[in-house]
Amino acid sequence: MAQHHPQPWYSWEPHMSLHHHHHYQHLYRAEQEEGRYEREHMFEKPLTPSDVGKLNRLVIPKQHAEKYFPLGGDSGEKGLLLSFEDESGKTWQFRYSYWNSSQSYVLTKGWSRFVKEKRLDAGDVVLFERPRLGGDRLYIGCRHRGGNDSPSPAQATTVPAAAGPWSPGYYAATCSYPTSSSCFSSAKQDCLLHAGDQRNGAIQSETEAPTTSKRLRLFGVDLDYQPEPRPDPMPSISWV
Amino acid sequence: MAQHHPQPWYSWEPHMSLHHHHHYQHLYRAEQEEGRYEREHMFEKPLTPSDVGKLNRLVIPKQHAEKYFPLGGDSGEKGLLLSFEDESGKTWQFRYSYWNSSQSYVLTKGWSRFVKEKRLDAGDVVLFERPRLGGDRLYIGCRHRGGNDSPSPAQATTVPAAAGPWSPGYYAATCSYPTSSSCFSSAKQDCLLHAGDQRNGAIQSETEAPTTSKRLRLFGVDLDYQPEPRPDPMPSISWV
DNA sequence: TACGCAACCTGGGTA
DNA sequence: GTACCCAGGTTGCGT
Repeated sequence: MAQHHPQPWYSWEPHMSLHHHHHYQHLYRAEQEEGRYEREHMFEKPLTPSDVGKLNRLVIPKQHAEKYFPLGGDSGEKGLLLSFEDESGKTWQFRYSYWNSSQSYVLTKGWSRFVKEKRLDAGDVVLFERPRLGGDRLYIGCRHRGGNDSPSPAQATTVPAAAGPWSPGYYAATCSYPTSSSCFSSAKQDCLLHAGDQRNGAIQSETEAPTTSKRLRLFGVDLDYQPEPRPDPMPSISWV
Repeated sequence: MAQHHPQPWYSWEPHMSLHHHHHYQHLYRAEQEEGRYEREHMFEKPLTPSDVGKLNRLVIPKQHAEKYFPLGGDSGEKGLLLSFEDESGKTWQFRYSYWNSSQSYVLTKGWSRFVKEKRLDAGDVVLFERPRLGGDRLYIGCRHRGGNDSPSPAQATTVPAAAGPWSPGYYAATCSYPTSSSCFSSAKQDCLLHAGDQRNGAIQSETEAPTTSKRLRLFGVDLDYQPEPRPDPMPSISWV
């Protein structure tokens, strides 16, 4: 289950060096107190242009979707409503469903509002977490590419390309985790999310990652890519 | 109730000047005989590109829908089947329902066939009438923009823009009523249409037009716009 | 397979 | 600012 980094190296552990300078510091403190490190990283996804564009949907890579958000029985029909909370304590509800046409899992309703409020751009990263010891709360966060966190009113340091060149190299650069950014917090999931009872056989076989995958697929947007030995949270490694 | 033009100026009263030259004349005659001027204009809508496009649905502006086609109780669930008849005596059935998602009233099933057969284009106008003295017959008609009526096999005088620039100005121009066109007749409504028992309170207040409305709203697409004193049917006024 | 159709969603405009 | 329309989209089912 664990993304084979039980203690995710990019980390939500508060790095003072990252957070002491902005107003979210107290939030991270509070989180430490009330349940320290109880969150487990599920997965994250570097956002594609489509994810932040007019399609108003986030494609969730199949292996993650089936592992963490299995759609069972009746929920397979209409999908479910998933609730997450972000760093500010705000609750975000997304409709989560499977699209037969594209054979993919997506977050639809609600997603565009998240993109807008967080000022997400292609290359930014969304993260999903849950309580380490079970429980049904879900957490969502994001990291702006370039790591130059600024949840300020001004345009969130969107990096050079506002009219973004979504070139291969650009995307790859994007997938480095240079500096963490802002968004994250604790959440409450108020809707069902049965872990068992999958929709079809294919899921079962996906439930445990078959390979010690290094998946890449660059433009096919997969980017699982666990760079094997990552001794310590030293997030400013970038690879091209 | 009356759109405050009991005798609609654009008129279904047979104007020989408009109709004497084509083969629908006898129909208009017949209508005169069997119940002269007994039809009451309900409303009309200039068609948007979506109304005639692949979406296969006609959005009925809310105030008209709730006034003339209230969806009550059980009919609110699945909508109703409305039957209209056109100028040729042909009966058209449409599924009429309310879409929660967009909070709008729509004609769905059957609509695309009407569009196709009448060769409707964006900018053309559909009209809805009913018997003036009550009764449950409904009538549907249309007017081609440019007024150059031609229910001929050839492309119905679609005016300049076939690959239509649906620009504001274009749309506005469209809403002038230059010359009436072809389609209209008497119909039989074979399905329930309870005039009472509205879906919500808002309807009641709409029942009588509050203002001596000259509604315009140009791009908001309303165009109720009865140009007050219209002494005689002189339909070739166009305003931009 | 392709299309009609039911239901859903969102942005932009408006009031 | 906020709430509401509605034009223009989407998915997915059925035929």
